Amino acid sequence: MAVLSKSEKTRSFIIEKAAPLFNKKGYAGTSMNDIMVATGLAKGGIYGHFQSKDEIAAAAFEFSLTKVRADLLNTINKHPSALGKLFSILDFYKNYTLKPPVEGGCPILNTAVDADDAYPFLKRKAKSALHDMLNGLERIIGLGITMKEIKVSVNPGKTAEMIFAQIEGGIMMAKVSDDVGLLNSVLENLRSYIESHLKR
Amino acid sequence: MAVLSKSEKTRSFIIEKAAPLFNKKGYAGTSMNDIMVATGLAKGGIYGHFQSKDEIAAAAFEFSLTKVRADLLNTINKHPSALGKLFSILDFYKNYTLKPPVEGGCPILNTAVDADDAYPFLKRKAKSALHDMLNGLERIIGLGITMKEIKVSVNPGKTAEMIFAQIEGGIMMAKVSDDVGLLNSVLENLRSYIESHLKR
DNA sequence: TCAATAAACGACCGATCGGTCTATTACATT
DNA sequence: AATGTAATAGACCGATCGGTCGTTTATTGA
Repeated sequence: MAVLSKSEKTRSFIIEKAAPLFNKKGYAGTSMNDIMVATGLAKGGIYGHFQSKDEIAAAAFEFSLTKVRADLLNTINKHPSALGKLFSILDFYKNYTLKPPVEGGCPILNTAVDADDAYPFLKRKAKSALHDMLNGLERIIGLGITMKEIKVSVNPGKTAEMIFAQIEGGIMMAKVSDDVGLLNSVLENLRSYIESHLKR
Repeated sequence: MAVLSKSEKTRSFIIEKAAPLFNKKGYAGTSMNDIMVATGLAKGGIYGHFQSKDEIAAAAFEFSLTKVRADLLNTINKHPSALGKLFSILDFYKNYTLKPPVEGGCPILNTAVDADDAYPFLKRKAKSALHDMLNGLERIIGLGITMKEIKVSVNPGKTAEMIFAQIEGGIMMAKVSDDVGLLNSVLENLRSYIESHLKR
């Protein structure tokens, strides 16, 4: 068990409270006052742990990303087979918008859209997170081919892009429509696609 | 030719200049000063045509949407067959992030993500635009079934959702990565999916 | 040409923005 | 319990926020 100093605990606490704010309202839409209210701390108590709003936003994104990834990996790792892993990913995102690991939805999607024309330091992080995600998916599909679960004719990279694009698009549609059915329907479609076109 | 009063012309001019700002930087990230600079007008000159920033943002979204839709419909309408229409949609989005009809990318995607947790009046518009889009796609696929170009086993609604989710996810990935190849690769994949699984 | 009207300017408003700094409080160590 | 240090409070800063309004400048019609 890591022993955290009071300062480290407070810092983590601030990040934890700020993360859903940035994920919901974006960088420009989240004010220091919002963070003060969410944490119950005064300005000095926050700026004692961070140099700037940028630093908080960056840490908040990392926090959100880590949380989502941990939950996702936890699900994936329960399944040894590649197809099992793929289906567990679809399961993970089922009803995602109703109770996401971090309020506001997918931090990659949100940050990508929020930051890509205005906040390079966040855009870089979102880009890197996206590519980690795509690489992870690609490796699972590659594993499936190696393990003879998936057809050799399948292109792991392109298929990973296809799957992730569809999931993120589904999340966006479900959120803006307040209709998780739009996401679930996309996931169902993906499931049968995997079943009938990837599976060997 | 519609005769526009000076006032109407100025109003349109402001919307036209504000649209790419909101599409790139979002609602909170776009200030009245940004709009003043972009239009060359002073504050009073702008507020003479709009009651509030909200009203400008709403008009800007409508403008962006209309522009994208007009370009898209123009492309679609050149093709009488359903499959021709579908392929022309993929063509339309090819290299989309390099030169979108309105700077900043897809207004539906951007507004959906920007507005869904904070600006209900924009969220409603994005939701409605999304459903128009999905309905349009669905009708094209339905037409393809009627015209015996597309398999009767295809579900038009679900397929429309699948296609649009993939396109929007592809746009997000391409933008945040500064790599239009990510979008094009998704579109290529969609093309061969249509070719081999929708086509009768 | 000149008055009537429409449009645009820009100083100004109170509120809020991100950020600083000193005084105070809480905590740890002996 | 006393003392040194770490952490927090909150008043304050200049800049910027969205928005107002009296004044000035263009435009229009007679």
